[in-house]
Amino acid sequence: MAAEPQGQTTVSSTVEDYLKVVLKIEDMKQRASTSRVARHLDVADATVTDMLRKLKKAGLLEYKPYYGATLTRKGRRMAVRILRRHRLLEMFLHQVLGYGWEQVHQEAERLEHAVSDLFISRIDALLDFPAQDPHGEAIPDARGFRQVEDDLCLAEAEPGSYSVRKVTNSDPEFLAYLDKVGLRPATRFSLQERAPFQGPLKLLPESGREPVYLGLEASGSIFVLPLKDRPPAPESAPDGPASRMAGDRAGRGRAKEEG
Amino acid sequence: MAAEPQGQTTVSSTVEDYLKVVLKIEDMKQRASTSRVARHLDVADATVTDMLRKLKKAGLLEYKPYYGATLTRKGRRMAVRILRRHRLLEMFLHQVLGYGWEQVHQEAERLEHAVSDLFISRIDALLDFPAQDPHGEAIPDARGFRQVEDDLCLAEAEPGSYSVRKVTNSDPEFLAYLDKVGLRPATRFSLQERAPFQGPLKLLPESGREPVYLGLEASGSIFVLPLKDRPPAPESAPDGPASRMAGDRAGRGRAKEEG
DNA sequence: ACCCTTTTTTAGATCAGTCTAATAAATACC
DNA sequence: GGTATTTATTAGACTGATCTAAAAAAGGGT
Repeated sequence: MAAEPQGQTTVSSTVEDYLKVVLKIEDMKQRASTSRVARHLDVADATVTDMLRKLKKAGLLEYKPYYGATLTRKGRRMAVRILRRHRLLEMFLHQVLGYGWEQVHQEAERLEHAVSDLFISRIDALLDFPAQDPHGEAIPDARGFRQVEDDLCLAEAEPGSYSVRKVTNSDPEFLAYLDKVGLRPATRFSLQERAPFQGPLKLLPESGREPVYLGLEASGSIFVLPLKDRPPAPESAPDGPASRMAGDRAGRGRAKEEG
Repeated sequence: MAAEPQGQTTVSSTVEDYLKVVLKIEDMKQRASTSRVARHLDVADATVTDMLRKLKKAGLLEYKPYYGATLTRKGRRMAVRILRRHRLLEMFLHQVLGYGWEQVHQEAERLEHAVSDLFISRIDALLDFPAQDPHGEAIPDARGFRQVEDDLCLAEAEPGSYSVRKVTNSDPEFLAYLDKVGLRPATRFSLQERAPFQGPLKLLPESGREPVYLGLEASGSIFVLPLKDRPPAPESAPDGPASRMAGDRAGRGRAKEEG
């Protein structure tokens, strides 16, 4: 367990999970408090207190007792690396092994800690350097740059025409449902109305003719892009599971370095 | 940590490694003694004593103090399952991700504990249900049947014509060397002479014109099939117990169930 | 047989990651 | 602003996998 001279520190997969969660929480603009981290990882609060202290000592994050954690440059670099692995693996499982988008998360969750850098670079090339994973989430590039997308949460959207950009929820049941009603990344739909008092949203995917009703909670994990052109109706090229996202390639947003 | 009602018991990846090693030793017709297991796993003898007792308690093997371990049906089933995963993964890495045969072992060693059954069945289908891995070792089928090959160790072979059936050594240096001199599964070569007193073997691969000299130790991990046709040297075909057809490939040998 | 060497087991300790229960700090509420 | 509630931390313990050093059993040779 010698600390490497400089560069790559190697950490346990448990530590990788903690870093990943702190990054996720920071990305949601929340404070990475003990209890929040504990909830994400499904461990006891006390366990997190201990671990955060250890990670601080390892220089991977700042930790203020009774406040929470903030990734250091080094910690962030490692967290983004795992994020990249996770999302590349998801894409690989989807495109090459035919996994459904509701199946990829769980498998990637284990593989991200087990595969080598070689494996990652090989699947990256095999997939022709994808920019998004099957849920529409941006895949950080090999240098740790992340595409910053300016997208809109469906929970806050006004009635109008949109396309699905990403779905930030890994519950298989939920994803299978969205799939069934035809809401996948790049699908166009129109938000027809929002029921008052936190009521459900009524939307009409371009594919299905049936309207879909979504609770506010559910709509909170769906992010969309407003469509300027073309009013709701017309059918256009749908897209198989194994091809590029239709409406939008990266394009939007600028790249931002981490670490 | 509840024991499953029946069927699939889940064990740690450490336990999987112990079972794998015991199987390997048994396959070599050796006694799975504490020290032998310890050497394979690179842990202290005392650690193995502890673990074997634990595995006995779990019903995965028999363990007689001061003697060693023997897999039970259940333990053998699990060990063969890992073996299958390992070899399928090696083939996948080689065929799909372009790994060299000297690179596959190390990666598979980690992945075999991490991938799901779904992953395994998907790559199995993708590779069209391969019967051997990149080293020529038989891949057990999904039900745990293993092809029993009757092949001959090069260390015991008489001068004559052979084809390489498998190489049971995972040292990357060694494999890279064999690759360089053109000795891979299915390559034909002629064993020209054996130097006396445990001296090196002189062989001539069909590809290269340069003769290759191999120590006895190295030749112990190369298994071959005698070729009946084409007497390249004055020596005539000794027609050993393995009177198998030429270009090898599977098919030979009978299937034997485990567990 | 007996002693000596090798192999194996026992004893006791460590480390990472986790838990529960008890205590302490921060925050929120009239 | 003082008390109640929530959130965090400390304390103490456990599990799985490992180690080293010491004791015990097996085995070999003359």
